[in-house]
Amino acid sequence: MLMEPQNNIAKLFGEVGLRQTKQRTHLAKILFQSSNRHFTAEQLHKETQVRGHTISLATIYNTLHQFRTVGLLRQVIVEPGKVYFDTNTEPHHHFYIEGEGQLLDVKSTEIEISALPPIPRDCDIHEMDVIIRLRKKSRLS
Amino acid sequence: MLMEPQNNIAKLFGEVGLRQTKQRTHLAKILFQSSNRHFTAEQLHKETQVRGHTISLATIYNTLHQFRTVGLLRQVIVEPGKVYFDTNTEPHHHFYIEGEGQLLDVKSTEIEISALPPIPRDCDIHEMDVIIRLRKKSRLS
DNA sequence: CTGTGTGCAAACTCTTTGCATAAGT
DNA sequence: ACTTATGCAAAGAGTTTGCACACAG
Repeated sequence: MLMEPQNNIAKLFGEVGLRQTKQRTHLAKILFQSSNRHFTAEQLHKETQVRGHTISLATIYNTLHQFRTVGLLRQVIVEPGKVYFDTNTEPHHHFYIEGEGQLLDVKSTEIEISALPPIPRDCDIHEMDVIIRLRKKSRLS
Repeated sequence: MLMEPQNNIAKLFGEVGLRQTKQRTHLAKILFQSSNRHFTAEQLHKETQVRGHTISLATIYNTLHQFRTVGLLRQVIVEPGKVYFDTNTEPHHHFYIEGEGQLLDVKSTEIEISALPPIPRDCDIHEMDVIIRLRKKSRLS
């Protein structure tokens, strides 16, 4: 999902049925004009400030959840007490670099899962997350 | 990891280098006398109360982290703002039933991962989590 | 005895909520 | 105009911490 001029954002909002407010537009510009991004609400909040916008953290949270609800964002849960969001909504997986708190995409074609366990009978698969936790090689070992 | 009488707990603590206190012993009995359990600190706290022990929530947290540090427990992160612990410390994966908050083990032999993406050069794999998120089939759809 | 563990309450972090104001259509 | 979004501050959940007291070795 990659968009450039503002009218694409208007279109985007139209498609998902969200009003085009100043704050949402700013966030959408930051998020969807470059490709896959991983970020926390806090990080995004700082970024808006750097860009000279004033959007409250509460609004950031609200907006991120709205975007998620309409399918523009996905949540990634890798650490207790911290939620990452991901602009890549296609099925895919992640490297997570512990210590750095950095997330990297892994295309779903790069991991081959050739067998799946039996699913409990009254359940459907909603989604599947693969998180490969990495550590920087220490110079000590 | 399955142990019955108390002296096994003494042995266990000896092996990992933890003092055998009343609270730790109670928790160890609850956790390690039956096989694989998934639980939150809160759930475990309630369980100790039901059994008539008084262990503060802070001590539960401290103890769980000590157990984790010495390799008796593993953390599973499936939901924002909630940490599950798992007494199964072998490599394995999980079903997570959304809405119920229930975790089920998936033996690592039941998922075959036949290809792995290239790992960033300065990193080692620390661990790999596969979480298959399930939903109860709704009677409506 | 000596050091480590415990319990409590308070602090902390991240996230959500309520309500008055502001802005979109 | 009418409705929905925003901002703020306060509340909330889950977890961690500091310190005095208690207990294990």
